Amino acid sequence: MITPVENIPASEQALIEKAQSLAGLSLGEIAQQANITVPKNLNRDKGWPGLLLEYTLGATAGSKPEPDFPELGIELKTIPINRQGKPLETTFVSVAPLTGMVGSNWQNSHVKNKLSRVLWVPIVAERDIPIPERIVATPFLWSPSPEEENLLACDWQELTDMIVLGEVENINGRHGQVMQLRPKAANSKAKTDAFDKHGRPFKTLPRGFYLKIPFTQMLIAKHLRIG
DNA sequence: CAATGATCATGC
DNA sequence: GCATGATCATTG
Repeated sequence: MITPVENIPASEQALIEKAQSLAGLSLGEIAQQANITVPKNLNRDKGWPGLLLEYTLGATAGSKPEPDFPELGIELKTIPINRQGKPLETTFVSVAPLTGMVGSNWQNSHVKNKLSRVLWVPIVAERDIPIPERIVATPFLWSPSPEEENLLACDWQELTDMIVLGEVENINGRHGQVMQLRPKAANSKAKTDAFDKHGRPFKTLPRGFYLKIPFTQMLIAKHLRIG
């Protein structure tokens, strides 16, 4: 497995330069330099690309509830894309609290905090490309523009309102313009506390906020280098 | 064939 | 169970 090491970037500039120096490299090359074995498939190693990049860029590995680069306030996210730069998957943001949100708002939400500064590392990762041959595209640092934040805040409010009204089980992946609420659990038997529409507590599947593909696709398009 | 709902590994 | 890292795979 992948374990942390002490090559923590000293500055935002150093981090970005290090990340961009990886552009064009394959996961196999990066893994080799790190002395890490590449899995044959990701069935049982779904988080492997993320962990590899965390390790390579000097992020703090593990399950700490902090940004990947605490000193810099930057979150690292790898995102699989096709050769045209379109994301192949939605992007997990954070688990959705289903209780105790009285008084919570967009400004103090985990979602806003998580997405305040993100170092995106796109990886050309079409399914027919073997893992070691998948190529890192151009990493870029992003913070939401006012327009982007408005979209996120709107969706956060809509989904949070439904949760507060006890309608969490009526929420599906179609809700939200750019951000959706979907299961986030080990399996469908996992349960967490929530409230129904009568205000009665009950157990339900844990959910997470995910960025929809058109949204992340737009971010990548905005940062495309033409050359 | 894209998207929604389900799932996998790890640490504490 | 929850928080970290995500992708799988069935379905509409």
